[in-house]
Amino acid sequence: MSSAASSGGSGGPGGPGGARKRADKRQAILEAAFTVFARRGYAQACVQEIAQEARVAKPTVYSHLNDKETLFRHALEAAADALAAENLAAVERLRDLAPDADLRAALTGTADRLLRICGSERGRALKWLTYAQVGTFPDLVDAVLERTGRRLGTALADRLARLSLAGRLRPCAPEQAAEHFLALLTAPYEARSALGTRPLPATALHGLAEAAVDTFLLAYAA
Amino acid sequence: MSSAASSGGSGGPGGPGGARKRADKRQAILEAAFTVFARRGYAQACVQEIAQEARVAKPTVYSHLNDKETLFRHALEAAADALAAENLAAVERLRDLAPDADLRAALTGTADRLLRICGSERGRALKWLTYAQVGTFPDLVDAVLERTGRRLGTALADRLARLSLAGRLRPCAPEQAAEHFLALLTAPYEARSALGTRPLPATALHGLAEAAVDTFLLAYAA
DNA sequence: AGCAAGATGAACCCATGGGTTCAATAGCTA
DNA sequence: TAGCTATTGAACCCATGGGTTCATCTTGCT
Repeated sequence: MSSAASSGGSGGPGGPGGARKRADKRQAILEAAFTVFARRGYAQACVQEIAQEARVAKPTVYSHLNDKETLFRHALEAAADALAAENLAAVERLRDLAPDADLRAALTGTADRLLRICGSERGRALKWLTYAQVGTFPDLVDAVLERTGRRLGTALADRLARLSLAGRLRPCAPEQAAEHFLALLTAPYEARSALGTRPLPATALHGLAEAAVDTFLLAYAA
Repeated sequence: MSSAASSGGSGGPGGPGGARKRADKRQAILEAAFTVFARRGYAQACVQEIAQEARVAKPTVYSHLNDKETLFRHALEAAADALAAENLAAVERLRDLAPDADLRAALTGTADRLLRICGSERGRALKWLTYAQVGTFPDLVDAVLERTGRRLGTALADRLARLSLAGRLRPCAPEQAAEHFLALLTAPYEARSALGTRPLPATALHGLAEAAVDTFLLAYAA
């Protein structure tokens, strides 16, 4: 199940099998890199271990990604893309809300999902790794934040603008409302979970989501 | 030339001068350690550079602190203590607020100070270093968070409880109010400043403080 | 003056790990 | 079958840096 049997039908017509397998390896290497970086941190992670994790030889790693730093950047950006997709999906649930639907319940549902993503294995690892290298690769912080932070903020602002226009929220600056919604949600989570080091039970997460929505609605409800 | 003239009045009566100088060196080492760790990160910082920064020989460093990890822990805890003192001072300004004083102005003043501390050289460095080692030294995260996070939260909760009792805020759970106040303040700062990598002008900081207080008062004013 | 405790710098030992080289091999294409 | 390309494993080079040792000062105390 490692890599040989992965591409399904062997030598499917229409595409060069060699290139396909090569792309698969690159993918495996990036995933393995993220796993190992998450486990050890940037400096402590050795390329050898990444190669093992990807079931690949060390020179193969260097043939795909030039050096450790490139490996790190690509691995983190890929992880950020995956997280961003999950975040956006959670926010999109606020689209097409029926006029008589329960706004509080909808917001709480979205909040709950965002919190779960934030506390997921990948979410925590990405945050740690990004913060950790903020001094050495400041531009990487920007790339990751663009994907996970800014995109999420504007998508949520879009939804809140519609809700405001529909009279379900008071007139407000949607960017700021989104910023405050996310703040009320994530900052208490960071504090309670000790930056993600201490796992919170699902009930605690739900409590945080409800508290955030409560306060948000006190400030922003119509 | 370096250390001989450091202790000010030479041989002040009442204390053993030797021990005093030794304590001074320890202090210098810890400060230098924080400076260098902040500059390079934990793994990239070498003890040699810390020794140079402290104007001390490498074996002297090891004679005071057993190894690099101990050095790191003590340096960070000292920095956290210093930050905690500043934070508490900012919150204490809410004590003894005159019954007819401008609550919004008082909260904004405190918010402004907290934001400045959070964005200070020391504040940013401490946050980066703590986050960076969250995987390797999880208990250190706890020690730092206890000093900067928890203490600040309860101190602010104390003040808000009094304000609530005095009828200036609506009845509420003070811990949660404090949590939300700090969330509205710091999370937007983190987002806007890209985790502290991009400096915000004082006017932007003030704007964040005012926005946070606005929303907070919408939800928590009497 | 003479002693004890630090402090010093330089050299040293050694583990880790990034990055490369190379000969051997597996797998696909023609 | 011939040939090309990607892969492999193992050994290798070399820089970095944690931690120690030691002989030599410096300094304060008596």
